[in-house]
Amino acid sequence: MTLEQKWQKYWEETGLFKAEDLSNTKKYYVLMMFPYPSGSKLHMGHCKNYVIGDVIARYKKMQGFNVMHPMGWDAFGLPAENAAIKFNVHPAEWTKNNIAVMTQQLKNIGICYDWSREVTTCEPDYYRWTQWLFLKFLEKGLAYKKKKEANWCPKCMTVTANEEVIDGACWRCKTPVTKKELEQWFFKITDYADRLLEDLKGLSGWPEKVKVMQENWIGKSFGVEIKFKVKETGDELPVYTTRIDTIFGVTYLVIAPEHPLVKKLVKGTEFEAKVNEFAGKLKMATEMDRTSETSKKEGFFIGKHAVNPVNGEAVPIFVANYVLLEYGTGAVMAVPAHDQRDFLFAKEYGLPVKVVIEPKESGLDAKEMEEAFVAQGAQVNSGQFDGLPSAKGLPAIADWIAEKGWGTKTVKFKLRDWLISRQRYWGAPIPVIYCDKCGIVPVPEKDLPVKLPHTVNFKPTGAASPLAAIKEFVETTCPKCGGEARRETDTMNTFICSSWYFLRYADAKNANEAFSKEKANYWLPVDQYVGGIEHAILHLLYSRFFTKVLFDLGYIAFNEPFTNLFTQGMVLKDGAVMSKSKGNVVLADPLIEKYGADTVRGLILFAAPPEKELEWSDQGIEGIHRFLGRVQRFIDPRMELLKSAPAAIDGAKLEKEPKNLYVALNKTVKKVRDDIENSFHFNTAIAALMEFVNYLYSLKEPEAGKAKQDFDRVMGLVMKDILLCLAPFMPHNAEEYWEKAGGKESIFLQSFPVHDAAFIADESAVIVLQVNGKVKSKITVPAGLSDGQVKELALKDGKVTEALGGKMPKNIIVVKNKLVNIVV
RNA sequence: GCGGAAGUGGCGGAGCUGGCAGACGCGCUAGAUUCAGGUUCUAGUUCCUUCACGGGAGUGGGGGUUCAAAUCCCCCCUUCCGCACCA
Repeated sequence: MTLEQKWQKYWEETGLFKAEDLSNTKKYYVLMMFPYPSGSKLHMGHCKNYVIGDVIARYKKMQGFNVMHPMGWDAFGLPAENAAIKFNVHPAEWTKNNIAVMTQQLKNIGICYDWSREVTTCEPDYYRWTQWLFLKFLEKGLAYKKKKEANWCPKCMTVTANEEVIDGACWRCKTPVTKKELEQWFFKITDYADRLLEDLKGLSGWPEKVKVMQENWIGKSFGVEIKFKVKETGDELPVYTTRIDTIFGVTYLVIAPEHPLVKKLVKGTEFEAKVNEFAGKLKMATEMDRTSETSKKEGFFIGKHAVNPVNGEAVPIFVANYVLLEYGTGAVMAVPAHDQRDFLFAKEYGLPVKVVIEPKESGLDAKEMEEAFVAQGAQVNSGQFDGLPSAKGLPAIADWIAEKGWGTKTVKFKLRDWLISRQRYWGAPIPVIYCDKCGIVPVPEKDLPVKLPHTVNFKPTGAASPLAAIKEFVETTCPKCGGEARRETDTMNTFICSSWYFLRYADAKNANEAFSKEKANYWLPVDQYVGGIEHAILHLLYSRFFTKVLFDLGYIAFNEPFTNLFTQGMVLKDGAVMSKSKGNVVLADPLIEKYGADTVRGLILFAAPPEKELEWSDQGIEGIHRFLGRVQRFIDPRMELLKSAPAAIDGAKLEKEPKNLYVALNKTVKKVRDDIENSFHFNTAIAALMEFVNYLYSLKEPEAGKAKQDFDRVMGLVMKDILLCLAPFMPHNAEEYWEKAGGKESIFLQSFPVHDAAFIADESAVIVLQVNGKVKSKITVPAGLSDGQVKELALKDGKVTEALGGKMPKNIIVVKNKLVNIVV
C-alpha cells in the first residue's frame, strides 16, 4: 500500500470528513458543480476543479468549521443513451459503471468528500423528489403545457430550451437547431424575471462577469406598447418600442410572418401564397440564419396599411425576416431614420426616411443619411414636442400616449419560459396523466416515483419519446375518475435535476421528503460554489429560480442558493479545452502513478491562479516534486525538533538569529493565509512556502548557547507550521510527517497556523538609494529610523556622493523603510 | 457593433493603496557529487554593450501626470470571452 492509499483509507475509515448535521459548530458548505458521469477517466481539467474545492474544504476544516463537502452525479442525460445505443448496454448500467470508475479516480487524487451524502439523479430515491418538485410547480401554476414552435435538435432528436441554444446550435452536440411545433411543458421562469434580475445586485460574492451575463439574458427593457389600427380592416395591431420619442418618424410597420394577424390580413388576397411560402421558408431556417445581424433583411408589402394614432398617418405594413414573433408583440413600428435595421430595410425597398431627432449641433438631411441616427438629440417634426431634447421627449410622449389611451408603458424581458420536456428516454418521467374525461391529472404524491421502465428499446423515433412505445408504461388509470388514461411520455430536462441537488446534500437519505427544512436552513446557502463559467446562465439561472420558488412555497428560508461563486479557468491543451471528444486529454492516473497525487495536486495549484485558463504542460511537475523532496530532506534529520515543537513562542525573549527566523515564519504564514482567503491564489501561497524552505536551507545555525536553544525551538515550530500550511495542498505527505512526528490524530484536526502579528516586521530594513530616480546604492539600517536619520545616512553613502558629483540636492524624498530618492 | 478581461524574460507566472520589475517554478549554462545516466548540491540566467568595473534599454505601441509609473490619465494596436436584428 502506498503512502497515499494509506491516508485515503484512513480518511474514509475514520469518517474524518463527514459533515455533522445541525451542529453548533459554525458550518461551511463548499460545493463543486457535480459532474456528468461520462465514464471518461479523470483528466487535468476535472482535477483542477475538484482540487480547488478540496483545498478550500481542508483549509476550512483546519479553521474549525463544520465543513460539508459532498459529491454526486448529474446522471440523467443524452450521452448515456447515445453510448447505450452504440455499445448495446442499458443506460443505467453504463452510468453505474462510470460512477464507480470516477469515484475511484476522485479518491486517488485525495479529494475529501463526505461520501455518505452522495446523490445520483437517475436513482428513483432522487428523481422521486424531482417529480415531487414538478408537482409543486404545477400546483402553483408555475408549470404549464402549451403548443409552441420550439427549438429542435435534429441530432439529439428532442426539443431544447432557449438557454441550451448557443449561436443557433445545440449546446451539447453543436448541431444547428431548427423549429418544431409540439405540445410542451414549460416552467414559468418569466414570473421570476424581475426578482432574478434584482437579486443579482445582492450577490457580492459572484464574479461581475457572470452577473452581467445573467442580466443580459434576462434582458429587461422599458418601453411603450402602442396600438396601431389596420386601415382596411380595423384590426388592432399593437407594437412595442423602447424609442417612443421616434413615434412621429414611423414610415412603415413590420410584422413577423408567422404572426396570426398576418394570416387574417392576407386571406384571399394575392399576397396569401407569398406570405405562406415566406413563413415556411423561415421555419426551415436555423435560428442562426434568422437572427444573425449579418443576414440580409428580406420582406414585402402585404397590401394593408396601419394608422399611426399620434398623427393619423397611414403607413404600409410589411412582413420581414428581421422581426421575431416571440419578442414583444411580434410587430414593430419602423423608424428608418433612427434605427439601423429599419434603415437598411428601407434603403433596400425604397421606403421613405423621416427625421424626427436631430443632433444638437447640426441638422439632418434624410436624403444624405448613410446610416440611422440612433443617438439622443432634439425632437423635430414631432408636433407639440418639437424642440424638446429627446431624453425629455421620450417620457413626455409616453405620458401623452398613455393619457390618450393609445398605448401603455410596458416592461419587457428577453427571458422566455423554460421548456422542460424532452423526447428522450434517460430522464425523470414527467408525473402527469392524461384522462379523456378529467384532462391533465397530476400523479398523486403517494404514487411517486413514476418509475422509468427498464426497456431495451430506447432509440429515439423523432416524433415522441421512446416511452410512448411502451404499452405497460403508457396505459394507466386516471387517479381522479379511475377510467382509462395515458401517462405523459416525455421526460424532464436534466437541468431540473441539477437545480436542486445542492439542497438534497443537506439531507441526502431522507425517504420522506426532498429535504428537511431544518437541515436545509442549517446548511444552505452554499458558502462557496465552484464551477465552470459555461454554466453562467443555464444551471446557475435555473438554480436561482428553483431556490426562489421553494422560498415562496415556504420550504426554505433563503432565496439565493450560492453566496459565493468561483469560476475556475479551464484547462487547455493545444489551445482547446481538454475533452475526450477532442482527444487532447492528459489523464491523471499515469502522472499520479509516477509522481504521486500530492505532486499532481501541487502542479495544478502552482501553475497558475485558479481562475485563469491553464494551457497544460507537465514541464513544471519536476519543480513540485523537487520541492516535496526538499521538504522531506529538511524535516527528516530534524524530526526530534519537530516532535518537541512548542505550541507557541514569545518572540520578545528570542536571541537575534532565532528571532529573524521567527519573523520569517510569521511573514510566510500570513502570506499563505492571505492568499488563500482573499483570492484563492494558491499559486502564490505555494511559492511563499517554497521561498521559505529555500531560506531555511540557506540559514546558518548558531553553534551553541541560548541562541542555539532558541533557534531549535523556533525551528520546531517552523517545521510544524510548514506542515500545517502544506496540508490543504499536499494532504498525504502532510499527514505522513505529522504522524511520524508523533501526531496522535489527523493533521486536519489541528488548527491552521496563525501568525504572531507582533513579529512580522524585520528588525532591519534595506533602503534603496536613488539619485534622480535611478538606483545607485542600498543600505541596511535598523527598522523605524526617522526620515532625517535615513536622509543623513543616504547622503553619506559613497556611491551616492559619487553620483551626486558635488551637486546640491534640490529635493529628497524618503519612503519609510523603503527608499530615498535624491533629486538634483 | 456593444460590454468585459487581459497583453510583463525562452516558458508558466509574481509584483499590495505609484516606491529595487521579473518572486516562485520550469528550461538553460557552468561547476561539484557519481563508473555512468538519473538524483542532489553550488553559482549564474530580461536584453544590448564591456575582458571586467560599469553603462544603456526594458512590462503591446505612442503621448501625459509625478521626485518616482507594469501600476494613474488620454489615444492606438492585439488577443480572449460574453452579448448581438430583443424593436
